Amino acid sequence: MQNNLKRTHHIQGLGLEHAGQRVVLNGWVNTRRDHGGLIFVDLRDRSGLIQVVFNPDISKAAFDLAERIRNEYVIAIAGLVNPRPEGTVNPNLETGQIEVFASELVVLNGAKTPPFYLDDDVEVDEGLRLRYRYLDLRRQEMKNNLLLRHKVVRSLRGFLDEQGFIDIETPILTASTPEGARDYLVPSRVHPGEFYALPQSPQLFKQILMVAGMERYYQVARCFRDEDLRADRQPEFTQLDIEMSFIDEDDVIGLSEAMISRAYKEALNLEIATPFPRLTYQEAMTTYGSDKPDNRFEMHIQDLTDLLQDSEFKVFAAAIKNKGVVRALNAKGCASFSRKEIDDLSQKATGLGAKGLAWIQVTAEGMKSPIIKFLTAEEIQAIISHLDAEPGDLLLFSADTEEVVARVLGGIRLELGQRLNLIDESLHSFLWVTEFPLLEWDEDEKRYVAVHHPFTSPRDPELLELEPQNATAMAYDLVLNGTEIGGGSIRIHQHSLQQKMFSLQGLSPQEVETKFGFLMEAFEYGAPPHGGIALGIDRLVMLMAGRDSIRDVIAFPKTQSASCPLTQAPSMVSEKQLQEINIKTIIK
RNA sequence: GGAGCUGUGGUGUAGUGGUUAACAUGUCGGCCUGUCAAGCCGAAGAUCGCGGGUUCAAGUCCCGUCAGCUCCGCCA
Repeated sequence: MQNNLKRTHHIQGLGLEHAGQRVVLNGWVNTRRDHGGLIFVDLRDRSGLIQVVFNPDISKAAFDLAERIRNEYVIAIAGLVNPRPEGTVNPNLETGQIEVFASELVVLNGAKTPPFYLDDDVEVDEGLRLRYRYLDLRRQEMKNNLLLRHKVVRSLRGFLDEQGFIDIETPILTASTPEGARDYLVPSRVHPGEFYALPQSPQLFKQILMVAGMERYYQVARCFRDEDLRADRQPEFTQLDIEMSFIDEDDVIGLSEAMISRAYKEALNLEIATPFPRLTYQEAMTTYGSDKPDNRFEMHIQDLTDLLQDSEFKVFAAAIKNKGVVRALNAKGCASFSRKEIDDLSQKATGLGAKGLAWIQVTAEGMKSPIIKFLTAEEIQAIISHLDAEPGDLLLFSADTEEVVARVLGGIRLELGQRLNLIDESLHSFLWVTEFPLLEWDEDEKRYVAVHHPFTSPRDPELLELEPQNATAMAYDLVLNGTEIGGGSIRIHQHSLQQKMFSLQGLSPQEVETKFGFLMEAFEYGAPPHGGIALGIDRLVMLMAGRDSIRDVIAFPKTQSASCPLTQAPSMVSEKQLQEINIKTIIK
């Protein structure tokens, strides 16, 4: 260091017990209050804030220099810790009992005035924050988010280490696979015209590691998917990737629960009760209209199909006749909704694919509804009793295919939950969704596609043979507050079953050989039964931090158009670079 | 690919088609020895994202475009 003011203490932890000690502190000028004859500087380092007093009676030189320092200057100070005079203690500051009387000051570096406030609650434009991310990250809130992330990952690693998992790295430059998301491609210089792909997940490698006899693997793995962004989706994101041999679903679920509750304890000092509730996919879709239910509030969807079997009301009758369902929500206390509020809900329903949204306002004077005249007294009575409807309630109906009804009422339910403030934001509500369907028919491509991924084991291989559309998977998703934060499965480890799955999904033996030949071959050399899970670290930490975007828990995230305002990535490269990798661009 | 919202001094906002674009904060200068979002006095700072159009007149209305955000599609 170019001066003799080598740091002796970090700010956090300084207190009355240090009174009388000489300390040397390094950090940034958080704020400066110049009283003319006396200057206060709140000095900030990573750990915290402390008040430094510049008094000409203590050091004229330091005082004179302090008149010229500005916010975000990097300084070193030396001085004695003093208890603050009576009446000047600042209870809002961890170090508010004390202050440092500066006898020496060295300016280590000046700083331009930051383009936005660093210590305010003011909502600054996010583009600006990302462009000056190094300033944004100086803000306490962002610093806390990154610290929390560190604590969570440290806890997860510690737990897995104790449980006998080993951390193994897998390639970032790998082969493109046919299924799944769009790949990020990397041209090969050595092999003109050929490309690596960045991994969408280490899925195949971790299965190969099981064949290799590693038994318990984990990795904090970066994953890449070239799809459009959302508040909870970035083109590169971090997964805690786990794979285990000789285990079943309950083993993976139990391990995950223990691991997560410990992370909450170690990072947030919160107790999370285990085991987490489990819902089958079928239950989740029927009750919540979602495969990632937010169970922080009730308002369950109720099925009325049986009650309305013989209804004369065309909308209901037609849906039931077409093997669809009629289901409803009871929006408690919403009978007072204005026509416009109900119209808004209808519009939302239409947007979700509904043909309309039927409703009944239950009032002390009776039912108000455009559909009431189509229903018999018995039907109305049955609906009322099934939905526990009381005066003041608003009943909302959807009649269509099971899929549409689930999506519509699931969406309306979430909308109402937010609008009516039914969600306790302090909760961390976990649940498992199990027994996912294995396959889904893709009408466009006229073939089955894997709901989870093509390596997921069916619960019942015989059913897969007979009725593939009804086969369920040994797959499980972990949901936190209505957000999917993880998912996994027991994998297929037999060559023949894997071959069967591929062929159901329309892959020819040649394609399987080209794309997954190495996996298929590995399965012929003693593959143990295995399975695992991947947790979305960004989403988990986001929810733990109470944020609503994963950008707030990623040091250098990308914007919605997948660019980085700090580095300007992506950017043009030189003609020479392109030539070396045999690439010619066709734009511009 | 589509829908919506936003864009005004450095920052956050206000701004009926009509005078010199307002307020707060920050910045700069002056005063000030107990403040902690210090205070008081003063000053500078905006061609209202960009390009067209309508109009006697556009920050305001229309069209396009760019950027940011939210959502749908997409994300095995």
